[in-house]
Amino acid sequence: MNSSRTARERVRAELTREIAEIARRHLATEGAVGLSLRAVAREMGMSSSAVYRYFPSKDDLLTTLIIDGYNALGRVVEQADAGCDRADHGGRWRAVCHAVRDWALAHPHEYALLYGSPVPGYQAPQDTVAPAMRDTIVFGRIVSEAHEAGALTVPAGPMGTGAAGVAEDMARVREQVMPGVPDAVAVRAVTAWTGVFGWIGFELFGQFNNVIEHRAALFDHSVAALGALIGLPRPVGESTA
Amino acid sequence: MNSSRTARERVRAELTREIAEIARRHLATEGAVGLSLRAVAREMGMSSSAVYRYFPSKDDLLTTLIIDGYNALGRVVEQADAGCDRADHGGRWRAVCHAVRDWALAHPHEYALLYGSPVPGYQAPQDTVAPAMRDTIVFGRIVSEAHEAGALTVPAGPMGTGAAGVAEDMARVREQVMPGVPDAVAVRAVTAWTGVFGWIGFELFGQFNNVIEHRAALFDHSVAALGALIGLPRPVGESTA
DNA sequence: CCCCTATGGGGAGCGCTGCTCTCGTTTGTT
DNA sequence: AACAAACGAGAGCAGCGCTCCCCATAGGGG
Repeated sequence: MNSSRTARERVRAELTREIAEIARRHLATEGAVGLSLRAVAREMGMSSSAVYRYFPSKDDLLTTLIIDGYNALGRVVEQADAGCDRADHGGRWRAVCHAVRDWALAHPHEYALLYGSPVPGYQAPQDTVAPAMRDTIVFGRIVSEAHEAGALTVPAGPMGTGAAGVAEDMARVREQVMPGVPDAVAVRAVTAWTGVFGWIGFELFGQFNNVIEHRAALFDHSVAALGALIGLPRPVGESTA
Repeated sequence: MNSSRTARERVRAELTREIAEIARRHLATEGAVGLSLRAVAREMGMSSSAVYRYFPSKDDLLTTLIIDGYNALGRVVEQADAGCDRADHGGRWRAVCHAVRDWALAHPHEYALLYGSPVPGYQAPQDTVAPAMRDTIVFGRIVSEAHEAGALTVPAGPMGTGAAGVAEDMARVREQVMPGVPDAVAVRAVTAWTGVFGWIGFELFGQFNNVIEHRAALFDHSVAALGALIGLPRPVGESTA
């Protein structure tokens, strides 16, 4: 009977989900390397070896957590973008940046797992690349639509990409996340995007300690500056910050 | 006698240095969490417990490696800056950025130890903060001198720092690394600086994989764009990249 | 000069980890 | 009812950080 076979599979799916959930809780408190399969097993009330029926290795468990993390971050970024006026490209950029930062502050260990130093010995499988692009896709769409709408203040003069390799890379960027955008804008978009994550990394990993304390306010300014770098319109009534 | 007492202390210092050196080699191949005191002891030909006479814990060993790492990075950054014409502030900025990236690519695990996600449970002692500032000080001096020389194209209009907290933070930045620089420039300098590290982090930690392959060339463009964000002069004969 | 104490070694051991193997039980299928 | 696949538990292996204890020895004080 189908329902009985499903019953077995359903309890399996449920246990798999429960293990991942407990693991995610441990990850939030202990970090990726502190995550212990045995501790998860204890909390599940099962033997440590039994957990290996569900996740063949700690790396597989980490992969699940990574994918979930990318999806969670992607979702909040998508929602942040969706909550904005579609024509307000500058506002969407700011909303997306703040969504990333807020999520990172709320889930520091998970963020570190996604954007921090990779766990040694861990090789990210192909399943992670699609979720990993969710936030970037949102960002790319903003730039793309801003460009299409003519809302982008493209800096004067041609870009002079120089090496042909950059053009190749930008073609890939265009194809995957930022259709229709010229090279010069795409380069700056990549710069701005990495800049946001660099900023958040500095904040999260302690580089700002004892120097920059009013992070939210400074983040606003950095996001505005990086947005201006892409050519996105500034918030109304703001001077050149 | 003094020399005999010194003899004992000298062999101790030598052994301490040797342990740290082997540990740094292991760090380069295995990463920080993969670094094993027992493995270092084996390679030293001594028992694992004996190593604890020199480093009371793995964290202390890591602290040494972190300090050494900051100093090594700081040195190459200082040398890169020193190799430039002092008046060519844009060139100095580019040289410093490339020095950071080159060192990071040459010592990825060490870089991750400095600027990646912190090792869980590890609390950086106060001894690390001074070495950690060496590269930032070089960067700040460039901006400071460029501003002093009037070489900085400060963006039109006041800045509108808004929150007073940002002004506080910028005062601290000014005092520690960037004397004489106005808030608007300091904010952009922080943005650019974190942007460089964000870029390098993306490259090093795999975020660019399968998308951006011609990293050196794109890094040039990003550095130029971030330099322009601060107002540093562009390389002669380059268009607005 | 001789003793004696601090210093630096080695070995054993504790509790933890990821992971494997085996063995018995349960569950769903034919 | 028989059988195979799935599942759980326990023991065990090798590794880890770290501690404790014991011993040799080197250096300094009487």
